Amino acid sequence: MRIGELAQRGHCDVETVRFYEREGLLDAPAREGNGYRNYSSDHLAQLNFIRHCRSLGIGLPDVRVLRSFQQHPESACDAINQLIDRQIARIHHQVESLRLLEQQLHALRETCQAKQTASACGILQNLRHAAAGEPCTCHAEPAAVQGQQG
Amino acid sequence: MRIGELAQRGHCDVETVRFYEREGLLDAPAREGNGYRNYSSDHLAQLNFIRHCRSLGIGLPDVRVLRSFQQHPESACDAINQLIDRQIARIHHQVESLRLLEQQLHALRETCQAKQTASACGILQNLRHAAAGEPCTCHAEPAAVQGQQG
DNA sequence: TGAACAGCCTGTACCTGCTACAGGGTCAAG
DNA sequence: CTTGACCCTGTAGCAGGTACAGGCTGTTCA
Repeated sequence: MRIGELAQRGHCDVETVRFYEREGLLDAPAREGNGYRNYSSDHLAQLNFIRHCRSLGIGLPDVRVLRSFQQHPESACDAINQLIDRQIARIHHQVESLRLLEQQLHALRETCQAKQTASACGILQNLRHAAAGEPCTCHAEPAAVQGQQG
Repeated sequence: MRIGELAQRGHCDVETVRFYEREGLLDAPAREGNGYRNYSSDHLAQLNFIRHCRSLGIGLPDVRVLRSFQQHPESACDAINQLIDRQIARIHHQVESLRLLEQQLHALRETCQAKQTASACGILQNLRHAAAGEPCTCHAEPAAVQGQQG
């Protein structure tokens, strides 16, 4: 199959396929007489593998590592487990940070409910105060965040 | 004050300050006779404002928008609220995606508990199956994810 | 015969939000 | 007179693609 079909079946962009080839993640395919790339079903499996890893947030260097494990089936899987564990820790940390961020944004948002002028807007006031080094609603202690509304 | 002091007081890198100036987020300061940048306390407030917004995950274009609101205090704050609401929605979506991702990684991780060879490793098997279009543990339905362990 | 159009090619620039140099100037202390 | 801290401009790099420019190929329709 040609690159367009591969991309479609792999649910990604043609440019992305070429990018993966350049990055050495996807084996370079045979070429037709006119120079067009000609892919086999194995290439589709490779692409699906990459996309699946990417959908799990695994970075390209780690995808490369996992591919190399596939090519050496006799090697110990210990490193695979560690790779996934690192990934889990990373994602967990991101989730925690973003949850905190969401709380902060909600606290900030609640300081302005009505339509008014920018100068009276609690959101801008908060941001201004924070810039001046004064305490702000959004970065208050979690307990204070809860009770900030009165 | 000079750029080093400003950066230190704003808890960021000297390069970052210059970057903000290039991007038009921070007003260009006066220059000393030798060409060194000379900042006022207003610049520090500007920098703090930017850093505070950034700590809330607000992108540079939106920081620019917020700054322009500060410069036009008579304008309606409606757009500010919408900006923050969009930000909340974006972060919320990210949190949800990452939580799902974390679940998927845990499900994947539980398919391999022991040290074995890569070919027998449940994690790699899962990834291979997914690449072949077969169902995988990690992207199973949430209910199935819970009960996958037995 | 030819014109339009989809699809492919290579190569390079762009995106975010910085970070990290290279290569050079300034200024105070020892 | 040298060392070292600080500053300057300009450019390249990171991840993971995305988006062209400029050109070739191959089919279809008139």
